Amino acid sequence: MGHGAVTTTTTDRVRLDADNVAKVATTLQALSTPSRLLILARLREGPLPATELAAAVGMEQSACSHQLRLLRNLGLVVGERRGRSVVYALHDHHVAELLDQAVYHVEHLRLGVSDTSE
Amino acid sequence: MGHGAVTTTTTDRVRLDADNVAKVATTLQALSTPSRLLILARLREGPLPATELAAAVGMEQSACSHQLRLLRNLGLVVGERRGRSVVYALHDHHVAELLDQAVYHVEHLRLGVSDTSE
DNA sequence: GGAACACATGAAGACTCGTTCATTCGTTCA
DNA sequence: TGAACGAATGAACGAGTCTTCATGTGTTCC
Repeated sequence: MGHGAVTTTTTDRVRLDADNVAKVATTLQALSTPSRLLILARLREGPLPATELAAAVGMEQSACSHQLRLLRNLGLVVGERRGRSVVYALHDHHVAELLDQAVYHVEHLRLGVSDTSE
Repeated sequence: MGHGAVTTTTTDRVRLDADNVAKVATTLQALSTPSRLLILARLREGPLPATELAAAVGMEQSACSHQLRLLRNLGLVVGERRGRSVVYALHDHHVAELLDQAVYHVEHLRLGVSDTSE
């Protein structure tokens, strides 16, 4: 599919057009909930069957399966059938790095979040 | 303040504990919507008064202000009063890099998902 | 075949979120 | 002071999300 116009600004840093912004937002939304974040963080340490994964992150099987389907549809994780189990894993290193970078920068953002004036 | 269970070990891999997972999720949630993503992307190119910012991203003044407050409470942006205007800007380079990394990896993620006819 | 296990799916509920509308607060200038 | 501009706030509605419950699909072993 043709991406078409990509704004060539003075700097080639962030290229967020109306086309990309929805995609980026949708993908980042997959990392914006504790349950999915824990799932991805666990899978980052290595592949795991769905049941063990659910137990590892402290979720019910059904709830975990729902989130797994969401992550699968976004292309973040893949599931391969091994007997009666389905072993899940991160799709590629980009997912792992996206996780790392996000966690790293967020951790270093711990500044003045405490703003009691609301 | 320092309730830091966040310990980067010898490896460069950042771990997700139960403590910081909520914080990471909350912060990433600020990047998971097109409106806020556009706001941050615009601010990344330089500071901007609230009204101009709202116009630049095609939002109403009120809606933009609401999101601005959210981003401010998270420590992602700062607003400084200049006369009758309030000039907004990214808080620091970590926000900019978080944006860059997120966009970069997300862009490279979707490439492997669609079929080979690209 | 039937039972047991592993996972997926659908529906319903409570909950959160983002926007709009109307109003208020703060600042500048005549 | 009063008018005009810029920005923030609160309430409320519609929409989306995550979980739980119950059920369905697929696989292995007896």
